[in-house]
Formats: sequence, C-alpha cells, structure tokens
Amino acid sequence: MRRTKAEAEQTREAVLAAAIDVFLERGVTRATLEQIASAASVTRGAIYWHFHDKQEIFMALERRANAPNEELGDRLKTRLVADPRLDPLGELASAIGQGLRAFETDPERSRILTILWLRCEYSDDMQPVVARQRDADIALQNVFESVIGQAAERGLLAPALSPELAARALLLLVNGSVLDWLRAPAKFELTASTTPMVIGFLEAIRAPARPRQRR
Amino acid sequence: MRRTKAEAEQTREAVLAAAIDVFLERGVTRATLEQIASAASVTRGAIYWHFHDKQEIFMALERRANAPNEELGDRLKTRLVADPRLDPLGELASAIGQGLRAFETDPERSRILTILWLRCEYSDDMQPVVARQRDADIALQNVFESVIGQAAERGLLAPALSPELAARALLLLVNGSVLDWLRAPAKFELTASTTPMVIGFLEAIRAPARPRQRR
DNA sequence: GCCAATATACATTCGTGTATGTATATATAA
DNA sequence: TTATATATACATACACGAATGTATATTGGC
Repeated sequence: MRRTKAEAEQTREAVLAAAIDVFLERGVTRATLEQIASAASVTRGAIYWHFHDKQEIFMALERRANAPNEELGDRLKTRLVADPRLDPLGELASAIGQGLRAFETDPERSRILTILWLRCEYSDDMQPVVARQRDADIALQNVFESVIGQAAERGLLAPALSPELAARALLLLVNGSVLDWLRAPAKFELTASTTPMVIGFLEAIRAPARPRQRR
Repeated sequence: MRRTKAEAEQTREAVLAAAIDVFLERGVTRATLEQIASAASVTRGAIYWHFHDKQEIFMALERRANAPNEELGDRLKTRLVADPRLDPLGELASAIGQGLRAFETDPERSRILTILWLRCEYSDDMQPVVARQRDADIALQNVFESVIGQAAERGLLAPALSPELAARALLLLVNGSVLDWLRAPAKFELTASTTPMVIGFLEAIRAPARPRQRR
C-alpha cells in the first residue's frame, strides 16, 4: 500500500480535483467525503491522511484561487510609469481585457471561483474567506483608482466621477460580469461580452477632447 | 393544543421568521429543523404540519423576497410618459435612490436577500430559484434600458455606451452595491454610499450639453 | 365526537471521526 | 550491497451522534 512520495502527492492532487467536481455538483456543505473519495478513486482513509477534514480541503482550494491576482496590476503600473505618453484609460481597458481572458481560459480557477461564489454558504465561520475576498477586491480597486488617478492628473477624466468612485464602479462592473458568467458559462463568452461595456464605461468617464483640433 | 385558525397562521409565521434567523446564522444547508423549531418556540411536529420539509420553508421565503419588484419601474415609466419634459436620466437616478432606500429600510427583505445571496448553495436543484433571480434582473435591466433609450431618443445620451450596455452596467452597479452592503451592513449605508456613484455614472453617460447656452 | 393543530416517541439513515490493519518505501546499519 | 526496522500511505472496520421522517398520542375548537 505504501506509495512513493510522488505518488502520494498525486493522490493528494486527485482528491483536490475530485473535491472541485463534487463541490460544484452538490455544493460544499452537502458534499460528503465519501463522494469526494470515490470521485478520486480512493477511500476516505486516504483523504483523512492528507487533510484534517472537509473544511481543510476547501481552504486549500480557496488559497489556490485567490493567490495570483496582483501581477497584472503591477505590470500595468510599471508600464505607465515607463512611458508617460500612454493613455491610462486605454491601457486599463486592455489590461482588464487580458485579465478576463486569462480567467476565462483557466478552467481550474473559474471552477473554484464558481464554488466560492455560488456553491458555498457564508456563515460566521467563513469570515476569513470573506475577508480575503474583500482584500483582493480592495487591492484591485486600488490599482484601478491609481491608474484612473493618473488619467485625472493629466486632465483626461470627466468630472462626473472621482477616481475613487470610478474605480469602485469599474470593479463592480468587472466582478458582476464575472459572476454572471459563472452563473451560466455556456450562455455567453466572458471577455467578448464584457470588454465593450468596460471600454464604453472608460470612454464615458473620459474628459471631452479639448477643442484644439476642430473636426 | 388545538389552536384557532388565526393562531395556527401565527405559528406558521413564527416558523418562517425563525427560519430567517437560523438560515442567517447557520446557512440554509446546515440549518436544522430542530433549531428552527426551538427558535420559534414550537416543536418539529408543528413545522411538519405546516411544511413538507426545509426546502419548502426556504421556497416560501424566497417567493416573499422576489415578489414586489416591478412597481417602481412602472411608476417611473408612467411619470416619464406623462411629462416629456422630465429628464430621464435624472428621474432614473432618483428612482434608483428610492428603490435602494426602500430596500435598506425593509429588514425582512434585506435579510432574506442576504440568505439568497450569501447563505445558500446554488447546485442544480436550486435552478428554479436562480431562474427567478435572473428574470427579476432582466426585468429591471429592461426598465433601465427603456428609460435610457428615451434619453437617447432626445439626444441626451453620449455615444460611448448604447442604451443596452448602459442599462446592463447600471444594473451591475446597483446589484453589486447591494451585495457589498449585505456582506457588511454595519460598515456603511447603502443608499448614501451608492447614490453618488449612480448619479456620477448617469452624468458620465449623458451627452455633453449642446453649445446653445454659453455658461 | 370529530378533526385540526400540535407534541412526543421512535426507527432509520447518513456522515463523521477514529482506531486498526497492512503493505511497501525508505532509511539505517552491518 | 543487503538485510532489517520503521515510518508512511493508504484501506477497512467500527462506534457514535445527529438529523430526518413518520407514527402515534394529546388536546382543545367547532
């Protein structure tokens, strides 16, 4: 029975992959360790060897989904610092498009996000998870706000929305679109249907062109 | 033991009210009928008399929350038809403000919405609930689109966003704000913090004033 | 007296956690 | 290098509690 270390790691991964399937189908609370075990072609004994309980499996998955989010924002910021002639709002739009596409084409992340947003119940014991999600949201909103703020400093922002409010609105647009897509992934394509709205929004908050050139 | 019809209806309501409490605290799946019963100061026998199972209790609550949504949109439409000189976008903003305030000050509806959005798991058996929520969203988005479309016909809409995209964006802003508020109702006030964003958005998509009057 | 509106009692199922068994990988010593 | 000991990576078995649904008892209104 004793497996090599690599094989053991393999069954651990199999358990996590199976947990995604079962969580998606039954919901986290109603998912049973026996179902996960049989989906992974192991017994509950194997699961209890690698994880203390179901919650620990869930946490392992959650960490995986919320981990790599900041990279895109950092890259955008450095790009804008390097070349001040770039249009902040246009760069922001294309960065968001990239992020959406990366998300859309990463099945594991999108499936875990589906679990986090649609297949689990947020009662008090889930507070750490909620807090991490809020932190990620705030971080993303800060990136947005910083870039929009740069646009404002260059007089590229219409006065209707402050950079803070615009950033918050933009975050709500992106998150809401992702949520809608997760509710029915087959119905439409995330990037293709969201990008026009994001571009339109960023155009709407752009300052009207100075009457330097007439037509 | 035998109560009068009115008293029986009273215990039925008590069970529903208790179910809200327990669902909020424990989540729908982990909530137990015994917990609901003791929270309502009855026994499980009383619950089984009024409801077939926990799912039926949940459904009764869900119907209650998703029922009265269209009224506000209808009123707004008739107002705009009655007086064509009204500013559609301004009226839309104030109608949304009203709706938010009505929602914010109705504890039962907001608590049930909290359950629907944060305390239950949407696996396949919940599909009818998901469908009803989507229908309600679409209905609201249609109201938005109709009003914004009227603004467009009068040349009051900037070209950045079509009425359809603007309506969708607006819906995402409102729904996202409500969701954020439900996550932490104590942290901020829904109407007060959302209204500026909604107004700002509607100002941003407004067509720049014709140079008819200068300043 | 009968039925509606509950309470109580009971059987059964299901999931969990743990204890135990077991075979093999790996380390260690000779 | 090989033999042995030990910890590892599971599988199996079991005991327990918890939740459900139902069956039955009870009691008061009509």
